[in-house]
Amino acid sequence: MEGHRERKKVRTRRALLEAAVRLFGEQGYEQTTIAEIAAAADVAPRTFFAYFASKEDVLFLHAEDRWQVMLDVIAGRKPGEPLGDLLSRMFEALVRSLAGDDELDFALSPLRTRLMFTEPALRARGLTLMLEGQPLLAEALCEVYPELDPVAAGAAVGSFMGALAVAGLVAQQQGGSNEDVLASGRRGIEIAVNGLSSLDGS
Amino acid sequence: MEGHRERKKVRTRRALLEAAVRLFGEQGYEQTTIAEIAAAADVAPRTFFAYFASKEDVLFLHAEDRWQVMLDVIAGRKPGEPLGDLLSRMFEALVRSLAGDDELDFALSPLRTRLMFTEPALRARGLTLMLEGQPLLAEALCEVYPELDPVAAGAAVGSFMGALAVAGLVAQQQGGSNEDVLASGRRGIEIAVNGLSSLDGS
DNA sequence: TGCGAAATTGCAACCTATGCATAAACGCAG
DNA sequence: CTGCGTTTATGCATAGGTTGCAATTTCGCA
Repeated sequence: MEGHRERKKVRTRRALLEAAVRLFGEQGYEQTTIAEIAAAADVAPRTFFAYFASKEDVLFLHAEDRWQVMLDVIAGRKPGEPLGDLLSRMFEALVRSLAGDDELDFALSPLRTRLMFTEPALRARGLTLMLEGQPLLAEALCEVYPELDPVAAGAAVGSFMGALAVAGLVAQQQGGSNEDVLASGRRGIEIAVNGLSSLDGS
Repeated sequence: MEGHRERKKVRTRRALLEAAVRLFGEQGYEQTTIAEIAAAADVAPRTFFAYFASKEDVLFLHAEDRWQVMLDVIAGRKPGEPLGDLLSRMFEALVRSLAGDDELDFALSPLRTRLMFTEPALRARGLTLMLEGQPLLAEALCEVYPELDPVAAGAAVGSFMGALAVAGLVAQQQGGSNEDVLASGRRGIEIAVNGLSSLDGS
């Protein structure tokens, strides 16, 4: 990791990232071209693709890390811990990990969230990442809950994430603050855990 | 709707659709270019965009119809019908509507499903449509279940759709047939309705 | 038959993305 | 400190999706 070479790579990556984040925030995602980002980072346009596979990738750098955080929580299931408790813990760990990033990542997160609500391309990408990670969580669940078959585990993960996402989405569409969205996500989780039938008599 | 002009438009649209479906099936989605589709339909490449906003759009023609089917079921809630029953009916109505299309649409549906599992661009588009429709369902649910607030309705819809989708996805990844995927989707629904906590003691 | 609207088309341009070859930068051994 | 091999950066060319604009054709209707 030391060596002039490695440090320069890190610096270039960061320069591209900072330039992209700044320009996306200033003038929007679609309006910002790869050429502009490269110019702002003082590299050739072609070089951008040596660091990021696509324009969208800039905003979804740490997706795998997020999944890893969740996988770790699942792997650390406490003996006899109910599924709902484990998944709630998983969500809280995810929120914590989002808040614990360094400054640049920290700036990235709200920007990404904001752009995902407005830029179709980014929403699509985010959804894809979200879907593709869920079978991994399901597999991990099967490991620690031997009584679960893969389909049931998938349903559990999907129900959990879906409730979380759409509850948050609705809250956001109603003009809620970030805290409102978060709180709504928690409510969604609760509903998924208790089951939709629990909504009937309330 | 009569008139030479209108009939020709319909015929051209259909020619483009048939050409696209055939070529997508024969040589894959990415490998098929707009130019090829237009050539097969005997129109200029530029004309393609007079009928479809994008290449992906060819495969997602009736998305709004599907949502309408589901909205209709929700609007027709039977007095006192539990939420879970209603949503299950909604799912079955959706499956029926997919099977009840004319031949071309009928050919479209399995192709779209297959391609959505292999072509990232199409998966992304399908997910976007799926997400965007869910607040509509949630809103409709609020109408017929006055005790539901918007966030709870969103959570219900998200939990339902998420469980359905991921259970089906897992089944598909395990090499299941279309019937297996469908059956797994139903199981996912059941799990969402009963709640994740119901999975603990089973 | 001829006018006006709508559809089709060709053309140019922009952007993302990729492959390939070359040049530059770098670390290391001699 | 100097040359060598490897990485890294870059330039060039190209493919393909998408849009805007203007010209042209087609069609309905008076």
